[in-house]
Amino acid sequence: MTIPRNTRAKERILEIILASDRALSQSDVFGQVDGLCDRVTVYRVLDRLVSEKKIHKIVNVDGIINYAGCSSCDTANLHQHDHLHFSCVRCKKLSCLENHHVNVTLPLGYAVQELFLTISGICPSCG
Amino acid sequence: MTIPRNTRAKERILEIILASDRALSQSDVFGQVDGLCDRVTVYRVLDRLVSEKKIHKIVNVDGIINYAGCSSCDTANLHQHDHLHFSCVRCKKLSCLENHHVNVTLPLGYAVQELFLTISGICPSCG
DNA sequence: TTTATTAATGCAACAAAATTGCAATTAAAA
DNA sequence: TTTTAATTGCAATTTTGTTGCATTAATAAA
Repeated sequence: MTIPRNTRAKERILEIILASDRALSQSDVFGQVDGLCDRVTVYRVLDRLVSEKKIHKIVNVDGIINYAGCSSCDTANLHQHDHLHFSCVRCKKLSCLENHHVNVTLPLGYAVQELFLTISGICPSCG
Repeated sequence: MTIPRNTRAKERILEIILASDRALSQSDVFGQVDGLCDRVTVYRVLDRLVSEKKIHKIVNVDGIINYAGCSSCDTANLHQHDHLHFSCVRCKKLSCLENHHVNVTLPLGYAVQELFLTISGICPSCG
């Protein structure tokens, strides 16, 4: 167990993610840090922010991992991810639909751990 | 618009996927073609089979894209994917829960194209 | 404030995953 | 059988992600 530190890179990366209206990939984030830190550092900081539950991962429909700070998560200490995500095929925006939770009931014998729910299509801005 | 052809590689790869009880990644498939064709050909054939709607893509929780031919799809000419997928964290099996369809209603303005619904956890065989 | 501890970083090297161009091959129509 | 162009193999390249290690710097303790 290590004691986390607040570094310039970490603060900036969290800022970038929280300021964005969409989920960002590692390369999106790296494009925005503007030379503040190395590519590798972005990977490591993102991992750390996830394990500190400041942000969460969303796997997009193309398999690329994106990161977002949900408003429902960062205010409360509760960290919930059982909401839908929407991936626009036109503008490529990946966003959280935090009000849209999904109730799933599985057959007997399945133990649920995490939900990955993403819908692709055309978002309101592009439609 | 190109006219598709049936090649040995394509037939074999479709066979492999249909014979499997779980969704397979590109490298899973390549491991099974046993030198019949090149690695690159596997990528291209998988893409073609998807666009011909013979198989469908499932993004696993780790971001790795898997391919499966659902029994509900390959018999009918209707190609539906609005069912759940289950990804076992123990045996790594990714399977279709074809009887478990999900009804999602999105806010006005969203046009749904595809659903990517995967739940991770422990499957009955491992639980 | 200064010092000590160790978390975090940069860099280079590596590994894995996926894509592209192009000449050669081959399925299928004519 | 001949012709057409879809498909393939191979090499090269790009993209994505990881690892080791010496250096830097955040934070607690003196």
